[in-house]
Order: sequence, then structure tokens, then C-alpha cells
Amino acid sequence: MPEVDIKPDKRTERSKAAVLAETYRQLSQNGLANVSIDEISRASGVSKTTIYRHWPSRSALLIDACSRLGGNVAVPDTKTLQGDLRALLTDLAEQLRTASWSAVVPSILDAAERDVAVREMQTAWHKSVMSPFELVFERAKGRGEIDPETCPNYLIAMVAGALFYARWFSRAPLDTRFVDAIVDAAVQAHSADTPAL
Amino acid sequence: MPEVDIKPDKRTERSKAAVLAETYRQLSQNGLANVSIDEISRASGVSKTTIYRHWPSRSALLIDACSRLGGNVAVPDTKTLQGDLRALLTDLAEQLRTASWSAVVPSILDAAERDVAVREMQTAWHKSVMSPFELVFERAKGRGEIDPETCPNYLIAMVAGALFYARWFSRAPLDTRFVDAIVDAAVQAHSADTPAL
DNA sequence: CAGATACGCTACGGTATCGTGCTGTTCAAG
DNA sequence: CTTGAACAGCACGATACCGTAGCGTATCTG
Repeated sequence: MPEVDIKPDKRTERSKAAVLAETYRQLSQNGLANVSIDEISRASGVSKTTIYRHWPSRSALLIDACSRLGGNVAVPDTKTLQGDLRALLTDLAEQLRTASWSAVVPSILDAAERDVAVREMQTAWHKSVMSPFELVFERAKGRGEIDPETCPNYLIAMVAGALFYARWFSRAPLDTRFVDAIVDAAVQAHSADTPAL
Repeated sequence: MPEVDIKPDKRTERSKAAVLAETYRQLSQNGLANVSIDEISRASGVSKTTIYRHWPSRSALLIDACSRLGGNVAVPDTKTLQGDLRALLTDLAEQLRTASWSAVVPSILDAAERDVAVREMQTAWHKSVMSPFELVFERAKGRGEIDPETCPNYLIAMVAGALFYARWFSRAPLDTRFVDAIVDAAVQAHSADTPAL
């Protein structure tokens, strides 16, 4: 069995961190397509040679940087679907308004349209961002708040889709009124006590 | 008063059409960022000099081509919100699945994030694509099918957002089941006879 | 302290892009 | 037929980018 505890080497860590930080900065400022290795090297002070020592290609670096984009979301537990949804959507709206990754997403979607590796990264990102929604809806189903036959994915598509639509398509303000309207509509649409269609 | 009826000149029309056609092709295949004037010239047979005679810059050509993307949507009139919505969303889902502009949209959103001219073009495109939805909801409000105080934009965000979400984010199948679920949820959420929240 | 390792610097080679001149040719209009 | 407009083809300059190579230096580890 080989030595498992490898020595980190400060220099490597330092270079990697500087490169990733600058990549992240350019990413959120210029979008995925307009990130340049030369510019990363210039701005970060890390030699281009060193960059290619740690990442085999530009694509690898970009995918590595992108996969660290989304933050970890706290899953609320207010014991009601309405409360949980409001918390989740308020947080998501806040991030869409202020977080830097919000400006990067379209360029990722664009690249994912034609690049398999990017598509896989985007799928993983999407899964991790949306998992709190699945959990919240499953718990609501367990409490009998929504029809057990309703597919949670449809609900997720409507509530998350509404926010994404406002952020990138209609450019409508992502304020409290909007979030509340979405929450109320979603809760009312699939509450278990409404007459079956 | 100067001569108003200008001669079209076949040659000019022919060149413009060929360039726009090839631009459109590259656009839907490679996305907005990866359209090259040199390549357009090669593939269309129109000299690069001529291209720059008709469009002052690459950006102008791209915006011109993009603004011709969306088709004109037929506004249904089934006398019920449910019927109208189903028709609209079925059509939109079909286009999202097959139309070539569907693959271009992310690159437009990306460019719009940083380019004012693209943003204006995208706003106009969005308005023209979404106007049928506004009309349908306004008519439903006139018939008393939805609460008159409900803002149609919220409903539009939910139904259109759901489809966009499925197309570009979750990559879920845009089939009849999905469309029906969205329609039913939207109708049920804001029907006028549900108890006020 | 000494060896190993990571690093910075500089310079490539190759490709792609935009936008512009210049020259000669084709085509439409009068 | 004549004339002028629109065209193609080609070359150019400038810029930017990727990924690699050589060489000397700084830094970490043992």
C-alpha cells in the first residue's frame, strides 16, 4: 500500500488558489466563453506554464472553476409547505439578484448546449441547487399537504422556473411581492383539499 | 420631395439574403459568440467586403439576424383559459424541442448580460414572444376566470418559466404530460372561485 | 544543508478573428 | 452601348488566443 498522506506543498496550493480565484472573477465578469488563460496568468501572477501544470487544458480549468460556483443552501424546516417554499424562494431570489454566479449561468447553459463535459457539470450543479426543493416537497407530501400523485418535478419547474424567468428573460424585479405570489400560487395549485381536476 | 421609391437592386437583395441565411445557420449551430464573418463569407459565397458594405460591424449583423429569429405565434381563442393556455404551451413546447432558435437563446441571454444592444434586442424578442400570453390572460380576466387583481406577469412567469426551466435547466422531456400538468396547475391556482388566501 | 520540486520568465508556432485597401469584373439601368 | 454601382478575390495589419519548450531561480522537504 503506497503512502496515502501526500504532502500538500504550499506552493502548489497557493498557485491553484490564486488561479481559481482569478478564474472565478473573470468568469463572473465576462462569462465562460471570454475567459483567457493569458489574462488569468497576468492578473493572478501565476505563470501560464504553471497553470498548465495543474490543469491539462483551458476546458478543464473552466469546468473545475464552474463546479465550485453554487453555494450550499440551507434547507428550511418550518413544518409547512408554504413556509418552507417561502424561505427557499426568498433565498434563491436574493442570490439571483446579488450572487456573482447569477451572471455566469447563461454562458454555462450556452456551452452546455454543445459541449458534453459542460453539460455534465451543469447537470450536477443543477441537481445540487435543486435538491432542497425536492426535499421540501417530499416532506409536504408526507404531511399530506399536496396530492401524493403529483410529480414534484412539475412543481419545482414552476416555482424555480418562475424565478429564473424573471431573472434572465423578463428582467422583472425579484422582490417580495413576486416571491409571495409564486409561493401562494404553488401552494394553492396543488393543495390536497382542492377538488380533483 | 426626393424620390421615395428606391430601386431595390437584385444584387443587394441577393447578397443580404445569402448572408443572413448563413448567419442564421451558424447562429443556431454555434451560438452567438462563435459566429465568424470570415466563415460566413466562405460558406455564403458573399465577399467579406460586401458584408461590411451592408452591415457596419459584426455586432450589427448578429443583432439583425437575431431579431429575425422568433416566428409569429398564432393566438388561440378557445373561449376558456384552459384551452388557450394548453394551445399556447403545446406550441411553445414544440418549438423549444425542435426550432433552431431554441439552441441560440442561451447565448443571447449571455451576451445580453453584458451588452446593451443585445439586451435591447432580447427585450424586444421576449416581448413579441410573450404577448400572446398577455392577451390570453387578459381575456380570461374579462371572462371572470381569474381574479382581476392577479398580475398576469406572475402567471406568465410560472407557465413560461416552467417550460424554459425544463428546456435549459433540468433538461426534462417537454411532453404532453408536462404541458398538461402546468396548464392545470396554473388554472387551478388562480381560478376566481377558489377561496381568497 | 542538499536534493527535489515547483515555479517564473521569455519566446515560440500555429491558428483565428476583425476590419480595411486595392484591383479587376460583373451586372443592371438609362 | 455606355456608365456607374455592386460585386469577388486577395492581401494586409493588428490583435488575441492556446499550448509547449527551454532555462534559470526560488522554495519546500527530508
